[in-house]
Amino acid sequence: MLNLKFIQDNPELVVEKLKRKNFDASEIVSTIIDLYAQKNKLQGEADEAKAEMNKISKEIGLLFREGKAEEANAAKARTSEIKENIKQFDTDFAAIEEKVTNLLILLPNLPHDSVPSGKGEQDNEVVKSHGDIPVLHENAMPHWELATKYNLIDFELGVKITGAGFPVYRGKGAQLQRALINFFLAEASKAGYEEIQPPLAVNEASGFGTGQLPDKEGQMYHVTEDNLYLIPTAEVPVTNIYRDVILDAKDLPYKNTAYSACFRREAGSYGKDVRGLNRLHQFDKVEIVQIAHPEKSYETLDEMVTYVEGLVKKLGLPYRILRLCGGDASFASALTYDFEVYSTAQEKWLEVSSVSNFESFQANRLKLRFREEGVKKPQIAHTLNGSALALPRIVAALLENNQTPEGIKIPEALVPYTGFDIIN
RNA sequence: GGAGAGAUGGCAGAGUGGUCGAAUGCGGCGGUCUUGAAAACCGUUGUACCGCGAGGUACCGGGGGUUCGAAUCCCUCUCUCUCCGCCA
Repeated sequence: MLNLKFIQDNPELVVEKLKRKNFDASEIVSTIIDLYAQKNKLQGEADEAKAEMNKISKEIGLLFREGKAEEANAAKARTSEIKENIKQFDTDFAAIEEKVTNLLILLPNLPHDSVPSGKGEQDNEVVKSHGDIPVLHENAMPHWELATKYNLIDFELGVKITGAGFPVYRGKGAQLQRALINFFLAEASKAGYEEIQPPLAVNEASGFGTGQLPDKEGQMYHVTEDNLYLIPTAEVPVTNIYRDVILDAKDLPYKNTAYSACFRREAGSYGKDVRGLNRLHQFDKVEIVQIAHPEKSYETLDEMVTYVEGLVKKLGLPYRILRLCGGDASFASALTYDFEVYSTAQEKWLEVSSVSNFESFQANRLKLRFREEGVKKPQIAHTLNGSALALPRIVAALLENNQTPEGIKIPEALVPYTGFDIIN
């Protein structure tokens, strides 16, 4: 959510910047500014009326105490009109505020200056490519066939137990999952991230805080009986640790990591790119989250990108880093880098990580603030997060790229965690 | 699932209709004293919105109501805790 005052002070800038996200904000912005003016006027009038009311009430109290009941009753008579006015002001005020909020949540975050303009995937900027695409042997298979061949993942069994998109990992497949999770968490701890084990369901306030609600409600599994939502990413519970808090500037940045299962309904995405592990309803992911000082958040973003790059490198996968264009960047992000690894048997790039700086967009909703030493007024902090990493597509790429006639080779960095170096 | 209790400032905890944005203690910050520190003592210490400012307004879990006036009374919702039951 953008800051109301910021919009009022910089309406042209907001409209201009959002063009790069292919969003025409001109109407919303001018309506917001208009409503804001009305709101302020109303508040002024309401406050005045309330001040008057408070004053009279106090006087009545004093008069009664002094035993001047007649004067007190006379004063009472004066209050009814003011009371009516206050009621009206409050009703109008609430209505305008609701309108403003409803408009505010429609506005995407402003893109960072480095975000390229563009409509979609094809316009993303490749900022780095690394690693050679392996040449596979004859009869190389896509990962879903490998998974069956080596009895690593049973998709049909998942369908039986739950439904499509809920695979069952077994044997070395399950062990590989566990090894990747442990590897990612261990690396994150080494890099100074405090490990968190968060709840996998969140309440409405948390869903709103990170922006899943109300706009993306349909993407989450909703436990209606208790009004809880299964988390689509650990970002939600972990970032909400910092909802409604005021931190000390000297403690920034806060660095957290968390493994969690992630649940996504993926409504409407059936048909394309959903084979095997490419798109699931439940998957595992290790997330990294940072709460940063606004002046340092882009340094932090670079640090996080470098960190994720290190992980992909250690796994020996060919990868590229994209700076997402305005059209492909998410609603809430100011700047996003995507990591893609190459899936050799499918002959395509798979997104395995998305690292974003949300600047104050989430923090504004979360009321996540910090206080500078000696400064009374708290400021809004910046939030960042990234996948480090999401498992399914990493597993897909590992299986496909590392397949040999003898079996699937486990990357060296992972062997201490798997306890085996080949799947055969 | 059954029964009961409760929700107040960073924390603990008073406050049951009017000088209450809220006592007191702890914690934090500043100061006195000290070579320095501790102790002691003094002062200070919530957030948001509006206003150039003086200042004003709102907030005592959320929402609604009674009243000239609500932290305090009433209704309602949510959450937490305790005991019992069930249970990893």
